[in-house]
Amino acid sequence: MNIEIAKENKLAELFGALSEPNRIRIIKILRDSDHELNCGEVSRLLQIAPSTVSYHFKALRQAGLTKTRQQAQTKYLSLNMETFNRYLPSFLDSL
Amino acid sequence: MNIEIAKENKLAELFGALSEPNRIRIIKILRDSDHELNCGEVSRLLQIAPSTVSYHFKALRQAGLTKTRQQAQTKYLSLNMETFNRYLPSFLDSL
DNA sequence: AAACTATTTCTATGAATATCGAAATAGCAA
DNA sequence: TTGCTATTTCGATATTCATAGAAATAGTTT
Repeated sequence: MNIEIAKENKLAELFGALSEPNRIRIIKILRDSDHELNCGEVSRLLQIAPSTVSYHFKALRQAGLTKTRQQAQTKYLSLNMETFNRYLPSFLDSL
Repeated sequence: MNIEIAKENKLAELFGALSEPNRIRIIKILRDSDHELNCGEVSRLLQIAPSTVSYHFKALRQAGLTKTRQQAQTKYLSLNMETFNRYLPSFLDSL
């Protein structure tokens, strides 16, 4: 019954980041893949424009759900497990 | 890696319904409360207009997260545990 | 330096959201 | 039936979102 404004706002932010099917797919691919993902690969896999993928990457990153490693011009995405463990434990299993 | 369009769309819909702080609060209050909630009570608790609460109730209901029981003019909201168990197991514990 | 590759930002657009107050709907009670 | 109470719908508005193409940014390779 007691209200924790900060936590509820953070959860709402996380769910907002997860409220788009392609972003769910990105998370799922990251969970199942044996390699990191870059923008171009996701663009080809999901058949959407690179600029749209970049937009989704940004949304996931800003919410704290993913991390980025840069190698040359390419940016590789991976899951930020701290966030999942802290706010959405066991969510990845139910995907 | 294999894509399940229907499931991902459903999850995105559920997360959309949970992407608003006041709706998270409604779910949380329902989880912790010993009684069902109606529109007026939530309006007073969260300090938002009854019409806005009604809008949020509808969003939660349409996503399948809650159920409604009507008694006279009053509609009582409760959690739809089937949906939580099926798509978001253990989510309520992490709230 | 010039050409190439990968990503991001910008611009534009159409769709969806959150909000409130007012009006409508519907049941209850005197 | 008239008034009271609870909720929903409607109308209006301001904001945010998802999308793509074009332009900009930045690293690579020759």
